[in-house]
Amino acid sequence: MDLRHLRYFVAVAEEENIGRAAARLHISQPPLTRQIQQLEEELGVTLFIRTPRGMELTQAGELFLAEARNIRALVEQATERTQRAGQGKLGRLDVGIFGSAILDAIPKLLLAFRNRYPDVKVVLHTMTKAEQIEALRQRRITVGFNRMLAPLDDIGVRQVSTEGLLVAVQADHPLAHQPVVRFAELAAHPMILFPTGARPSFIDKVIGWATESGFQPRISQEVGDAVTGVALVASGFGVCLVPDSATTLQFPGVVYRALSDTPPNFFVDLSCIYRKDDQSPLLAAFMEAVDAFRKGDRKR
Amino acid sequence: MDLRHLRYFVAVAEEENIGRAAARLHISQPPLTRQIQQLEEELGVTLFIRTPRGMELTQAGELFLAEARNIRALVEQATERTQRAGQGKLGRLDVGIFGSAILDAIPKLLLAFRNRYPDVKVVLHTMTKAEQIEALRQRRITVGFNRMLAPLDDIGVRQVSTEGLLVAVQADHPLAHQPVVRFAELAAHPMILFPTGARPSFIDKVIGWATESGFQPRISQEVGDAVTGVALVASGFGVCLVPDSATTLQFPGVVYRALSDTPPNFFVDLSCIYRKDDQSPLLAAFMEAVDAFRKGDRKR
DNA sequence: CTGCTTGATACCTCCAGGGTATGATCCAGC
DNA sequence: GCTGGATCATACCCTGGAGGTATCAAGCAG
Repeated sequence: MDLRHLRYFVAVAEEENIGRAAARLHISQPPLTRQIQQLEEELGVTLFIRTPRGMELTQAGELFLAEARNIRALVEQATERTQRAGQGKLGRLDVGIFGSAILDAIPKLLLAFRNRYPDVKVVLHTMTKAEQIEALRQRRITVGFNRMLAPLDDIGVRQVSTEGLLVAVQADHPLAHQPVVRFAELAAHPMILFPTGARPSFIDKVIGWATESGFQPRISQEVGDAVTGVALVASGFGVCLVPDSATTLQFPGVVYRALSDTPPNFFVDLSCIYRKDDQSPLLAAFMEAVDAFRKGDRKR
Repeated sequence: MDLRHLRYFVAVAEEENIGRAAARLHISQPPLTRQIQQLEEELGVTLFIRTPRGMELTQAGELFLAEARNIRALVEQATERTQRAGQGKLGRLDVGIFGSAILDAIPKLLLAFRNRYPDVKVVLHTMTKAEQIEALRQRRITVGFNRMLAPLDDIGVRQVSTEGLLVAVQADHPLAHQPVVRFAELAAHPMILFPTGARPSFIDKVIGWATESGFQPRISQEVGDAVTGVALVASGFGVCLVPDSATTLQFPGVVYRALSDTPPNFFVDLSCIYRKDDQSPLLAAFMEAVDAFRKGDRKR
């Protein structure tokens, strides 16, 4: 049995007349007669009662008509859904993010993407940089977001956004009384650094900037992410360099101050990583969204 | 697209290897490669990633696999159900019955039929003889049950059972004191006759028997069916000739008495009618059940 | 009885599905 | 580093079956 048989059968059942059905199917009458006979023979069931006025469905034929219509609709639906999946418009996208990534760019980006691809289910997984690479290789995620990413043999990197840096200080801290803080002034105060875990990371960047500015930072505490860092600032552990977007964290007793006299490259990138050999249309669609977002972000 | 494509696709997806899939399908590898390519081209979607180790499903392929399996299962189910319908094992059987037909034979017969064909939905419609014939012609019912049926050009008759007759009398009626009543004795008592409606009917049969026995029955009342007749007996309207099976109606104040000295052919038939040109397997199955029932009934 | 409708049959043609042989590529193992 | 054995892809041939035309058979209306 073939989908052709179903198509022909439905046509004959609807027209109740082989000749008209054949015309509708753009074939001649005899082959259609044969196909219906074949179908009946294969099923071993009489589907039509032949009358001098046309073809009339038997009870079994009625049932088969309902089934055939259903199957044909499902086939159509299957092709349509598969095509949409093939264009990256339908499916599931697993995304690796890091602890405090939810602060700025990523929610906006994901929102824009979900707007454009409403039928793609985006699933977020919080994981470290190393876990993300592992998960990418095992195909548990399709893209990962992180900072300080370098391309690998099998892993590509695409920059998403760039952020400037601020210093978070306690509201009654001496530095809080200045509208702008010179970077070198930070040498005098204990600093909270993040993230813990795989190096090199943001920590090394901060140490590098300090060295360039001629001082050795006094490290008061290493913490997992920016959120924890700002929380410790509130508790008086010290000051903490954070990306611009951290200002969305309004901790009581914490203020953010801009920096002057900063070293070159005094900013952090947010990038996303993906498997270089991943040809999936979903990834392509997502990367397109990333690029569109970055352009919009730059202009802003 | 063809069901063949789906079959091939599922095989390749499951084996993750064209060669093995081809072997499983009992074809050689190149045509299978071609069919998969055709399918991908027709859908416009890459379903597999070709690797040196075999075929790996894309995300769209995964989705299509689920759809394809579903469709294939439905096709199988459709053929199976249609075949069962073609054998009269699945479907709907509309049956016309008359008012008091539910007394004896019909429930037993329907029970036996539903036992043997559990997936046939039997729908009962109460209608008169004339309505049944009309409904048969309009295909609203497939069989009808009634008494005193004669075959027509397009309507066939099959006898279901034969019943003897009893007389229903009030418990304090003179005749109630005898164990057996002679038929001619009924001449002295007003009689309740049924059914009203199209003639000839049971009424004419009773009048015929009375004539043969040499008396003219005194008709006290004509009613619609045996149940009403027995109810009127309880109220003292007279006596009423009823089929054996009416004894299942245990009215307070009504007793049933056997008859002696009865005329020949002193019994009533229950028959069923059907369209002579109805080739439906359901009718055939039902008629088989009727014949089986009649045999069992005779032996009893 | 005849003409018009219906579906069924006979026979032909041609394309597409299946076969064999072979190529291109990649990886494992010596 | 090369070779053998996997993988899938390509080239080409052959045959069955889907579709075509012509015609038949049967029932019904006029």
